[in-house]
Amino acid sequence: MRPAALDWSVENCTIARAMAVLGERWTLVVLREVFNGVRRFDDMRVRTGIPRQVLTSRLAALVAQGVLRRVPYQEPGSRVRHEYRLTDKGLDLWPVLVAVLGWGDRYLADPEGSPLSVGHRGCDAEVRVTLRCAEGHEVNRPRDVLPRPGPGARRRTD
Amino acid sequence: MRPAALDWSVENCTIARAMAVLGERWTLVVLREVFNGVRRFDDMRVRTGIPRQVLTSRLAALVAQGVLRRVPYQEPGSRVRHEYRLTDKGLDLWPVLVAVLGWGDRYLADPEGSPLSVGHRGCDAEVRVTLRCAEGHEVNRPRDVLPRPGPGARRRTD
DNA sequence: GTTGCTGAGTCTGTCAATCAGACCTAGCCT
DNA sequence: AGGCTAGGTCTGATTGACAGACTCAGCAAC
Repeated sequence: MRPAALDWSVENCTIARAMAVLGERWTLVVLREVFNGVRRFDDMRVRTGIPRQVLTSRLAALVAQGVLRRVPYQEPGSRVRHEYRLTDKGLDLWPVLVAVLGWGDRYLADPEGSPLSVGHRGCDAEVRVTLRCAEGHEVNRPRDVLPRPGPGARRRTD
Repeated sequence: MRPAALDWSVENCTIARAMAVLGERWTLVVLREVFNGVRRFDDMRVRTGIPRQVLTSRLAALVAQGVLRRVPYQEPGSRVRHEYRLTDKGLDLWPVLVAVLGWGDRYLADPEGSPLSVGHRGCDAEVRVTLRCAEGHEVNRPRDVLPRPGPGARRRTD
């Protein structure tokens, strides 16, 4: 029983391309910090425990990718420094982060529960990731999710 | 202006724990394959281009984490071999994968679009990740998503 | 002028992981 | 016996992560 997917190329796969940006232990941890309002180098470093060199390298990569931008700030009595803020491209990673949080909460949390919650501005209710289809149905079971070739799909040539 | 998050520990953070499992370039690519029905070692290897040793190591880690399980199969004329199937824990990573796909499609796809689409069983409409709150509102803007300490949150001690 | 401070890096040496390429194993077949 | 093939393992080179130390550059105070 040969899976249909084998006939299709993964050369232009956007998951693989996204994971080339995100697929590393610390990147989403850095983004968690920025989403939480922690935007300065040393605050991030102390909070996350990431070695300086790795943090420098990650931040530079995220800036180069257009996920973060550097914004000058100056405390009284200090020189100009830079903090890191999300671009629109970066902000659009919220669903990824909430999805990872949901999975982590379900399978990896301590008995007292998650240390991080995400609320909805205005009503304050807990925000979660859901899967919905264009017809408006809520998709609750993984078995109702069916992968298929998309508009950019190409046949395999190897 | 000091972010409130600085007062809270990240020691038991479930995002960081999830990324300790997932936060590596190839893991989600492997999961993409399994979600697409490609479950055998050599098929995955050829499709993804992952070196054998890395693929072996990744698969073993995912089995150890309870995300995948090894299931024996036997083609006529061959010995028993194993393929890799998702556990419930693994199936629950669909929202993560669809979220990553959505971001990748938006920012990293070629002009002709995504090579992978996700349909809803029954109605066939495109499936997407959305953010919803417990009150039933759809949360469309990143600015309406507010992080806050969760039930397991602990004060910082350092 | 000097000295001290501190956030944000850079440097060095060690260790670990990735990678390419080659080799090995184990049931099946002839 | 040899051949096949899926699923590994091995070796050596390369690259990245990491710990710890060091550097730099504006500000302040003296």
